[in-house]
Amino acid sequence: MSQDRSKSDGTVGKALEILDLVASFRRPVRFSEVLERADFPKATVYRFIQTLTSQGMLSYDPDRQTYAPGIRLVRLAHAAWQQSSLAPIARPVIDKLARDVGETVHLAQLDHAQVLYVDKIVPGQPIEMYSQAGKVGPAYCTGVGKAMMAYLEADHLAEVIAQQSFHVFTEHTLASEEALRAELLDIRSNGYGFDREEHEPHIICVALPILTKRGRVLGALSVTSSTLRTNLAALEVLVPRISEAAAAIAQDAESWRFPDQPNTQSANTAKG
Amino acid sequence: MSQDRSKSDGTVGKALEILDLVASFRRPVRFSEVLERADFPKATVYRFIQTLTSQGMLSYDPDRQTYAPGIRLVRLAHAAWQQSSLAPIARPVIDKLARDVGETVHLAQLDHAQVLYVDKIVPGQPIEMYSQAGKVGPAYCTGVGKAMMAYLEADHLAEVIAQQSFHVFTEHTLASEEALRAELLDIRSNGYGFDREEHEPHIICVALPILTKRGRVLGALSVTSSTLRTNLAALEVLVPRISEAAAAIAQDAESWRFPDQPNTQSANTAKG
DNA sequence: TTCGAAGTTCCATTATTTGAAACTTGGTTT
DNA sequence: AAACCAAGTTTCAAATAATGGAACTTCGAA
Repeated sequence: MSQDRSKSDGTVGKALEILDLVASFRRPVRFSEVLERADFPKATVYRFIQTLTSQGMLSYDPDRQTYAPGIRLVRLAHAAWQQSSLAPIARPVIDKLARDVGETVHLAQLDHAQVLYVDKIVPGQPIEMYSQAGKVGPAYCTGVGKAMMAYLEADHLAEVIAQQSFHVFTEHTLASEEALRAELLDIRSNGYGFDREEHEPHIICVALPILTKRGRVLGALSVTSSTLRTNLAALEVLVPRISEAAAAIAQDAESWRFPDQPNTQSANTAKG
Repeated sequence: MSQDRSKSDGTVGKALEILDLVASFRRPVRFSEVLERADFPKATVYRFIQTLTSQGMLSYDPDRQTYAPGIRLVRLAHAAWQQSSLAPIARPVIDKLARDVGETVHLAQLDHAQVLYVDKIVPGQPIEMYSQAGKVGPAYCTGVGKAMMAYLEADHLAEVIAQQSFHVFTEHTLASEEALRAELLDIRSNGYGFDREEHEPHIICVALPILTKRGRVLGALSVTSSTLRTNLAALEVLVPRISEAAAAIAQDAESWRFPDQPNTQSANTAKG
């Protein structure tokens, strides 16, 4: 599990597996710690780490002899975020939505079987992106995750479901594929879904998918709150407004074309 | 030029070269466009793009048949940004500095031969990270770039200089290695450097390196303004305050240990 | 000085990548 | 509607690069 990604992607897949592994520690790590967790022999792990470091995908701290994800990733993510036809376009829409409803708004996409938050707006709070965007969460027990899954085509959904852990976080967590599939049908028929404290106690949300005209899932939008302050019925009232925002984002995302910048050189390493 | 990175890094290096290439277009691209620019034969480029896409390092838009940097990068960059011992630690310091001096503050690191901005604070403006952090610029004609280069050890400096383009942006741009080296000596003896409209007209800045106790370059800090509003002498007055901030960041970065989180599972693909 | 753990290198074997060419697909012209 | 063309995809033997067991080097601790 979690090997699935690299199974058939040769050397590159294996190298990226090591990269993910380093990132998964959430702190700088020594070579031996990586080795311990990796499925490859010493020399192989060593060579991958060397390569990744020389490539700037990992950074090495010589004082502490530790590796961490490298800053080249920050540059690449900048490109990813800007070019993802969702996040930059959605920004003004969700900003308005957050101010409008006075609650936290999340924008998420599916990264394989996980929910990846690509933007988050807390009304009245300055935006702190890197500390928020990039976070991942489980798909089967979050509003955005379920909203997206509800609109996937059968075989893609099967893949995603197969990778869910169904770890029980709270007494409301959907703990089985059957429970989840039933919920997804429900969401699909309503057009929106809830998180009923399934991931964290007191945290509830309404979530809607962002769909293209053809029905492809682009992402999901949610309004999050707490049972200490409000309830599901009150959140449900916001659905039309969220739906409008989701439609606006989908519309913009689909019609968006990158301004045909004459070209592109100089974005890479200095050219000459 | 720009090949240097992958020269000896085998398959993984080549794949990452393709990834960089796609990112360098700054817009979603078709396979044929990538092929045109790549140094590899059709089948090879094709296979790399397939692999990268299946890995989530690239995303594919089936409607438009285009590739763009994938969201997996956003997740990885999140880890990179949080773990880089600089950016998250520096945030409160530069935030205070920006408010204190009332001008824009940049925090940058070296990504190979380029300057990579990892944070930016504009006083009185909400923070919009992904749209700012991740941007790259030339090292030889920016304040932060020169400040960092001034403190590199000889051979590393030689490598970095060899990759500068010395493109002339303005009439003040340092256009040769000699001019640059002279300037670097100057900066090193002063402890700080300027950008004298070398990159963009009217844009000036003072920049200081962020150094470990042992003298290793962690990054650089700059206060940027415009000749329409102020001048170099006025910026120079801020040096002590910037210096203090740089010292504080270096101090925090060096003493910082990741809170020994018991462990780390579940950061990767769902664990089960 | 000895010991052991962590990190690094070696190199014959093995598996993967390579890329020219052939093929398929989908759209456009005659 | 047939022929054409460009873009994308697959194939397969040869060439190349990855593999990993084992030996070697550091470096800090006993």
